[in-house]
Amino acid sequence: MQELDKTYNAAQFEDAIYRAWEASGYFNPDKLASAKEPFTISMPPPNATGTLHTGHAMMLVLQDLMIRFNRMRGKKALWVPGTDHASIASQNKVEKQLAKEGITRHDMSREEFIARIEKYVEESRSTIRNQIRKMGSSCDWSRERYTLDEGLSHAVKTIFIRMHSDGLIYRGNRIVNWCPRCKSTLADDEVKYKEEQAPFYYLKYGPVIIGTVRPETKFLDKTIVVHPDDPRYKALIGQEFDVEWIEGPVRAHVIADAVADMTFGSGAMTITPGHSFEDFELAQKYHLPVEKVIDEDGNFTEAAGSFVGKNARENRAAIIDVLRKKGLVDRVDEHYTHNLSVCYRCGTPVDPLPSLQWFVDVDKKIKHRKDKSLKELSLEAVESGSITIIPNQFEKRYFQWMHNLHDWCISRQIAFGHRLPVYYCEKEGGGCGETIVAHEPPAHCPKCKNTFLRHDEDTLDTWFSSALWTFSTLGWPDNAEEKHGNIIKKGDLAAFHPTSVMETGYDILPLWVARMIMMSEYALREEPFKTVYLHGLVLDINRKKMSKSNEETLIDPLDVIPKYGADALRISMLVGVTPGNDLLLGEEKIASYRNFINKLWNISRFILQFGMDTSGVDTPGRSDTQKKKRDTHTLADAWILSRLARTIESVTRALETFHFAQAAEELRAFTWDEIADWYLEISKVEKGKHDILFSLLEKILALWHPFTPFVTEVVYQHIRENVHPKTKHEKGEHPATLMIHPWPVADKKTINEKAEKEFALIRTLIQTIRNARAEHGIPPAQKIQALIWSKRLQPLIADNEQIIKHLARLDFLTILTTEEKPHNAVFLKISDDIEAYLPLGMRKTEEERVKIKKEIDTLQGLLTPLNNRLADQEFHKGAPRHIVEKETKKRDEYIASLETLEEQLKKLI
RNA sequence: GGGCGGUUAGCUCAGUUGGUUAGAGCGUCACAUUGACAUUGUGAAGGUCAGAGGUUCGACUCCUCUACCGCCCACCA
Repeated sequence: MQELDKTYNAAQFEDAIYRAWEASGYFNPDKLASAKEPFTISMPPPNATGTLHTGHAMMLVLQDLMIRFNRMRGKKALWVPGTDHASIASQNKVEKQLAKEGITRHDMSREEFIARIEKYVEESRSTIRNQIRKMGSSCDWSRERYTLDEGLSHAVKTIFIRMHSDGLIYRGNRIVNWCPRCKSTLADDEVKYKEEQAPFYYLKYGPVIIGTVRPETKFLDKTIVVHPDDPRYKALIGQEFDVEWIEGPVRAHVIADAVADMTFGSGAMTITPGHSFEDFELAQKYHLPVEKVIDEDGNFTEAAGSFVGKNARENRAAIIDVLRKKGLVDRVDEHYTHNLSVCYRCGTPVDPLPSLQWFVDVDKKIKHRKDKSLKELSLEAVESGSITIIPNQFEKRYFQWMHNLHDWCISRQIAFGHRLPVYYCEKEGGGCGETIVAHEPPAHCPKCKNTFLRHDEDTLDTWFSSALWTFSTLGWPDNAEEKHGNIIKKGDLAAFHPTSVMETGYDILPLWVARMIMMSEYALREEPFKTVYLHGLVLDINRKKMSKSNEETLIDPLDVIPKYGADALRISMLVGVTPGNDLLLGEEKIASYRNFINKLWNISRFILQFGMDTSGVDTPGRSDTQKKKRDTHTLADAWILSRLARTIESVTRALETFHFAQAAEELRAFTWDEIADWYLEISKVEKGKHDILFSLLEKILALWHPFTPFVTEVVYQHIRENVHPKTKHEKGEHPATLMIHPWPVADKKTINEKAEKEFALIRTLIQTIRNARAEHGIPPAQKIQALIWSKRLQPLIADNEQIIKHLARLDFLTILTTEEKPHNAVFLKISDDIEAYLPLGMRKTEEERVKIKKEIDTLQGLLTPLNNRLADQEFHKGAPRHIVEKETKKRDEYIASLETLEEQLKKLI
């Protein structure tokens, strides 16, 4: 039999173990023959841009934990992996590459550019696949998807066409957030705000003074808005007059609306419908024309007269110069701070401008959904409890976000992505102006038969395709058809949708999670998942978001795994982490869990050494009759089996209820503090525990497997190879991989409260003696004597004498049978019925006295308030009986202890 | 401006419906090389649970206010 190395070397095993898992086929639930109930997770597809970071590692760990746990519990566990084409992000990366080569995308055709991006994305995808494997992720690679693959593209077109025909997708002229660098629209939540200090100009506009940071947008302002109740301007309302302005006089008129804030600036403002969201809404309300002053490149249009073609932002000062020369600048506040809108990708200031774009209408009533809108359906899914969000404070955030939701602008002026399935029969080409929405390019216009049709150049917002992720990956739309007003699912879609859990970062709750809910409610009339579990961000030890710019605190999973092992990284992302809270990750933490992995390894090694014993005293492979010879369990056996049952119960419950950190912590405590520190030590003196040890090992390997799949599998395979007789494999008792080993079930019969209490006494006794030894400076190698007194528990002490002697390092242990207690000994109060005496000589008498006095003081300090409480009639009236009894009992114990201590103090004099 | 959350040991965090002397990991200190493990063992020190008030027989836990910190949303011409 091969021996295990002294320390666990993760790098030596991990890749081979993963290959074996993959080869076993059990990542695919179709192979889990006996499993019935599904458990599904759609992996949030990482952007196909480069490499995985700690945030990805976090999601992989949590999801794999759930998947492995549920697979071992006999569920049909499916984890669908995939990647997202991430249109803007991918295009930006490639544009940066091009810039290095000194070219831009305009130096090549659209097709060439896309081919270039596809090449980049394909490389990234293969890198990412490998990295997902490195983490030990047990996802079903046979079902891997990509947002741009054929099936998903088909799903995207299908839902676009259906939503369009239901009137949920429309084309409209709206103000959009425009990034002049990305040359694309941005969704509301793709716009970020940055505080900026900029001059605030007060300009004379006819009879009023208006304020602005952006004078370059003001060329066409011709409407003054004042508050209807503002006494300063009442007389002006409704009037029209000529105003001297940037490019000569303009015809202005005055309207009254409550949006004007009387307390801000002069209380009067002009509006710029083409370049401000609020002004656009006002313009709609009063039917004012919307004109464009700044174009898609950030340059002035012809509306800016002599400034045409110049960059708007750069010419702000020039415009102010013009106004100043005309004496129209009243004053300038140089220290004005405001929030500048910038593109979330590139940081370029965003220009709001009017544009013809495609939108999803979130308020339109849907006939086949009982006249409810996407917004209403999405709110209902969470309100009704069909979807639970963990932690639940995020439900409030979800509601808030949903209530404020505006129509979703889904068209992007990006080359890379899902092209809109929209064709125009353009008048310029001799057509009729018809807009055709169809799967395939139509041969001719259905209306005028014109054959010259233009395919819309735009692509869809990348979140549009990922919003379909849970069901498009399972074969929608082919796997669903509508019959008599109901959706009939088949295949994977029927077997695995709605998915069980959506596990993702809280930062994309609105961007992604909310949109998946909308789309699934629309397409399948059901929720996409039952539970949303949100993890936090991974921060470095200085609470900064991990990024390549902070080299020294950056944790790269791919550096950490070869060094500490994937298992160590996995637990350090689980322990001490609660949903919705950010995780602070430093290398130290990972190292400490590497130590734990090694501990688990050595526990296994210790237990398995008996299996290698050629005399075969108690190897698990021995016959049943031989095993029966040792059937009298000691207190320690009863205790550890009781603790095992309880641990199985509570770890299982914790995992079921998403308390992952708690589950890991309890398991760690049981493994290290109870098995390793106590039971293994005891097994060195109480012989013949091999069966129990071995069965304990098998149980904890299984329990640990979802957390630390690699090390547990290595040990399991070792056992399978070397310990189990081959016949058992054939009977299927020991599956080929721990991955499909049944999850341990607690044997309730072994729960033994009495044993736990009694063992706790033995443990306290040993610890108290150890403590006293340390206080008296007795080196561990030196054995000492102890006298133990007890009135009722003498048999308990006697039964466990060997353990006590060994663990407390005693050479003599005397059990006192009389009331006669020794003088001149260190006194230790263990419990109300156990006392220990260590004859360590009289050197420390004074110290002993001080120590006992301190104990007396502590007890007195506890006793006084307790006595007061028990004397209070209100307490007896108000508190439940068991509390009163408990407190009374506690007081009696304190008093008894005090008496003993005082008696002991007298003896020292 | 609107909303959400946090403040518990040196650090990072648990603390389940109010009920033993408030816990863990890491770190710190002392001792130890005993054949599973120094990636270790044993032991110790360390907290007026942010502050004030209230409810209660009893508050880390429930309520109010204050202070500080963080986040989300909206965004002012």
